[in-house]
Amino acid sequence: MVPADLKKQLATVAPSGFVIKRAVFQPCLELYPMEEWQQLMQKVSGLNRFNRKNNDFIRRFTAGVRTVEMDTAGRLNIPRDLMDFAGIHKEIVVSSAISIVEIWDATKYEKAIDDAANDFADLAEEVMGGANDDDNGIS
Amino acid sequence: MVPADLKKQLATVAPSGFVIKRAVFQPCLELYPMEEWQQLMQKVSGLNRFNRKNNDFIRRFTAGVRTVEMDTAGRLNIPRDLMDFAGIHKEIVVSSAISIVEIWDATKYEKAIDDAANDFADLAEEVMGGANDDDNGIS
DNA sequence: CAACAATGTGGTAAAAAGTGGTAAAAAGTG
DNA sequence: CACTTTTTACCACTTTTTACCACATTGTTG
Repeated sequence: MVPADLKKQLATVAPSGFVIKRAVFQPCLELYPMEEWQQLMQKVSGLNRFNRKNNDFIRRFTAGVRTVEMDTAGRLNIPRDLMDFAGIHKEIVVSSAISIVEIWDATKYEKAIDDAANDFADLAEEVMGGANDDDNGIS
Repeated sequence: MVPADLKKQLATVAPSGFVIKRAVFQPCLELYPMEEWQQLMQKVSGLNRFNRKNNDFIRRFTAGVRTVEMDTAGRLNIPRDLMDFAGIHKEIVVSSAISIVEIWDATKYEKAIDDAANDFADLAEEVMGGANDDDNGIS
């Protein structure tokens, strides 16, 4: 069941459905609005599959891809195997990042946040440092 | 038995049948919709067979090629020798990438994914690198 | 060739998962 | 506090998946 305020944010993109998949670096799920996903796939589809690296990349990146839709009551049905992958038991955390939504098991999320807090300073500097140069901040 | 989701996606191309074959880089199988396959063959047939490398490539690439069809119940019969090649025992993973479908033994798939995860960062940069130049892809 | 084994083909019934909905509890709001 | 919105917890029903079974076909072997 999608929280009410997120539901509002997604209202425009919801009708075309979503793609849900395993995240690459974390044990959580990523929800892409269909359009967002198709743009990504556009790029990926240009890759030459006879190049091994491309092949591996595509497989890794598209691991566990499923399409899902919100039902009339604003619920998303997350396939069981993805639930397992993300280790989701009862409580979940939904975290909206830029144009995609991350879905975590609550305890795993807390842990990930904790871990990240330690080197957040470094991270921030690395990621955002030099953002003043031009105009590419958070979009 | 083809998952319902995928079956829907393949509905248009299913009637013409498929080609299933050994993958080149990995111990898995690749399922090509017939049309897709014929386009590929078109390209391959353009190669000069008197060039030894081409010849070797063609032999290797077309190794274990079979045509298969979905039966009325939406099942695909995968020849035994290909099952053996892919080391398929019980659980399988079906991974749809662009225009072809990969078929894996479940445990082998997880391993391949894990391995790829290690150098995914490099992989992503190499494969998708430069995507930021234009309309910034993953933000 | 006959008999047997392995495989391909088609089907069915029960279990599991997905879908759609409702009513009551909980939370938010003026 | 009274009222609205959101969330939870169910229930009923449909679709999908699994696990079989029975038979046809092909290939092997004595």
